[in-house]
Amino acid sequence: MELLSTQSDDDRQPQLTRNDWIKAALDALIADGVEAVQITTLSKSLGVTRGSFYWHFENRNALLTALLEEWRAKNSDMMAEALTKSPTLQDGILDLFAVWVDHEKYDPSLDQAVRDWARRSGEIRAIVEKEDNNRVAAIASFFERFGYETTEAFIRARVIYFTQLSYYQLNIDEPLAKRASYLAAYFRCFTGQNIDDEAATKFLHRIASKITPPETLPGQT
Amino acid sequence: MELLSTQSDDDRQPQLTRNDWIKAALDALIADGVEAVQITTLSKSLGVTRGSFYWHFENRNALLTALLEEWRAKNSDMMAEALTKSPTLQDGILDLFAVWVDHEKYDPSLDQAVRDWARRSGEIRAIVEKEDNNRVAAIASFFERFGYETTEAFIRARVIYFTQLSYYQLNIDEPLAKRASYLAAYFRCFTGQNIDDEAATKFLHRIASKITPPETLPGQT
DNA sequence: ATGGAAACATACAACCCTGTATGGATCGGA
DNA sequence: TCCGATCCATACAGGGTTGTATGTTTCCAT
Repeated sequence: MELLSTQSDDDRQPQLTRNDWIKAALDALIADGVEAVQITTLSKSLGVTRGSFYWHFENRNALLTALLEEWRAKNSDMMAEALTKSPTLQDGILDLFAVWVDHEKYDPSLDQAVRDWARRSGEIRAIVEKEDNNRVAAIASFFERFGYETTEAFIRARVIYFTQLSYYQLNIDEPLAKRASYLAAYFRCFTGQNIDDEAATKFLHRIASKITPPETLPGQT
Repeated sequence: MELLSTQSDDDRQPQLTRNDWIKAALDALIADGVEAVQITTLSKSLGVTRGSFYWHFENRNALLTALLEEWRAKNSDMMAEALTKSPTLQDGILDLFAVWVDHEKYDPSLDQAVRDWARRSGEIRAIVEKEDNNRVAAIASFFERFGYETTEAFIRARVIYFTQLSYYQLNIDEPLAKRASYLAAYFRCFTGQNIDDEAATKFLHRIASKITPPETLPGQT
């Protein structure tokens, strides 16, 4: 199934597509949460009236389910894929870090918004929970592949994934230099082993180009 | 400053106090988030009209700031206190676990609700961020006290605290037996050391009485 | 060019939530 | 007893959001 294929951000296109609405809704979801996904607000930001929306969608719920589908298509199985083809433990962990840093393959803000949404909807919560279990299981089986005992692999997978989740939840954004100084400690804590110095510097150089600029957060009381 | 001192859940009391409103608002905040803290809803659940609310509070914002004050008075400095008086590393970590298990000293659902609230309010976010930094710093200085190097202590503090945050965020609730089987792995991952078997069983016996029953979550689309 | 569907505008009804203004009931103290 | 403060009910205004019903325009195909 196709993802968003917005032709351009040019406001000159007189006709809106269904995906234009979804794209605007995703922005609103990420920026201000589900309750900010309002037809009135979106129509204003798109420069049309609400009549347009009700031509493309049946109602607001149809838009929300479309948003969830976008999330599934975008943020699923990314980590599992990165882990299966890594030859060594060190490479796998670093590949995992790379996925979390490269926000083109994995969108943490969308992930966070959906997880936030899940706290208010039982259906969404069940879906997210399943996805989380899959991710942890993928990391756990990776650890097992390199000799870690079953429960130890599972716990280490949890710790590394949970830490990353909170990292996003608290919206921590540190400069690369600081992250670099933390790398060895993170690696030791997560794996129980020491990282190779050469591999560490190589990794840092590899991700240096993919660091995202600090995003400004919304917020008003 | 006084906390909630609701005299009883007896619906027979004809007069409501300010704390009755705060208590109901806290329940709503924990169950369904900030936007569920509505004067209309609360007044219905309390069996009065909205006129009562506007006698006790100036407006909705006054109630929200009161909620934040409740959180600060309840969930602050709990972990730091537990850590400073622990003689050994092992005791300190286990004491920390105990605090997180004992939901009378530390209310994770309230903590989670406030942190959820913070994602939509800049002011709240700043306050929560400060509190989070304090907690991590407390754990980090604890690790330093037992010989861990500065950044390693900081990262281990982050990992242990972040893991716990996600644990609450994902609302994981496992039976005690399962938790018990994870304890050694958690401890090794967090500290890099092996836990003493005797201390582990003693700890499990100690917290067995303080396990909270699984809470049912709300949620409708 | 013209009929018709696609895409959007307009207008209206219904609901929900906040805030305010004001009236009514209850209770203790002088 | 009666007066005033406390506590709550009633009523209304205002703003915001979702749907729906119905025009109006644009554009393509025949």
